Amino acid sequence: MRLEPQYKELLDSALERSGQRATKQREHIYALLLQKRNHPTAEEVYVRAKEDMPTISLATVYNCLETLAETKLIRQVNFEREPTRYCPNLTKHAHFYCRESGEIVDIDLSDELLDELMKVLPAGFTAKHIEISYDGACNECHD
Amino acid sequence: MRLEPQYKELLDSALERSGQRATKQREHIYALLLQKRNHPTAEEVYVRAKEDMPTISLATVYNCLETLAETKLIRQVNFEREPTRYCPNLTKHAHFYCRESGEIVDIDLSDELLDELMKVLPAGFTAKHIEISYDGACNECHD
DNA sequence: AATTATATTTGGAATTATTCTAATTACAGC
DNA sequence: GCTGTAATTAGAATAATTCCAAATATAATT
Repeated sequence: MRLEPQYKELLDSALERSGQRATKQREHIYALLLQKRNHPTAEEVYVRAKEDMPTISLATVYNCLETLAETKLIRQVNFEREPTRYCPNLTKHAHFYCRESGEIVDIDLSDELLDELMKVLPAGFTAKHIEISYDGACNECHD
Repeated sequence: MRLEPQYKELLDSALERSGQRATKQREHIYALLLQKRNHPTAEEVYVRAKEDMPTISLATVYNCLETLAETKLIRQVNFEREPTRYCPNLTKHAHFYCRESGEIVDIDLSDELLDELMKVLPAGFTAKHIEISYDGACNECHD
C-alpha cells in the first residue's frame, strides 16, 4: 500500500500546519482509508493496518484517526449506538446507512441545499457544521 | 409530577398498539421528559426519576426509554462521542448543539425542505428517516 | 377475589467502544 | 551522533449501554 504523491503532500502539509510529525503509522492509516473507502470502524482499520504493519497497536490507530480528523483530512461518521466510522471524502456530503446491507453511501450535497439548511436557523445561531444522516434501504435492498 | 390526560392517552394507546403494558415507570419517565424538555441523557433521566420514585433502577430507565422510542413517543438524539439523549418533540425537527453552552435546541424543518433532502438521494434509495444535527454557537454564545 | 401466565423491573455482572497512563521508541534540529 | 520532544505501545481504566436471572407486577381467566 502506497500513498499517492498528491495525498502524501496533503498529509504532510496538514500535519506541518498543525505542528505534528509525519509518521509511518499516520501515513499508513491515511493510505488505507483512501484505498478502500468503505467507512470502516477503528477496529476494522486496526485489522487492515496490521496486515502490512503487524506491530501497530489499537491505541495508535485511535491516535492516528484522531489526528487525521483534527487536521480535517478525514471525517468521523456516527450512527446511533454504533462505533464511530471514518471517511476520507472531503467534499460536502451526507451519509446514507442501509440497515439491511449495512452499506454506507456518500450522498453529495449542493451548496444551495446547505445554504437553505443554514437559513432555517433562528437569529443569532451560527453553525460550523451540519451533519446529515439518512437511514433506510439502498438500491440493492429495495423491498 | 402528573402526566396530562392527552399524553396519558397517547402513551396508553401506543403501548396497547405494540402489545406492551402501561406501567408506573413508563408513565413516570414519559411525564418527566415532557415536563422538562432539555434533551437529557439516560443518566440524567435516572437522577430525575429517582426524586419521585426512589426505587427505580437505571436498567429500567434504559428499558423505558427504549420502549418509548420504539413506540415513537420519543426520539433518540445522538451527537458524536456523547451519550444518547431523549426528546419528546414529535414534530419534524433537527437539533442544534451549542458546544459552548451545551444547550440543545430543536430546529423546526418544513416538509418542503425535507422533500428536497429526499430528492437528492440516488435512484432506488428510500430513506425512512433523516437525522440532521447542527453544531456551532447559539444566540447566547455568539463570539 | 384467587390463580395463572406473561411482561416488567431490578441489581449486578458483562460488554463495547474509547481514553488514559507510563514506559519505550522514533523523529527533527543542533 | 546527541538531545529534547513527539509519537507509539500494551495494558489498565472508564463510560455508556446491554445482558442476565430472580423477584415483582400486571392482565386475563376462573
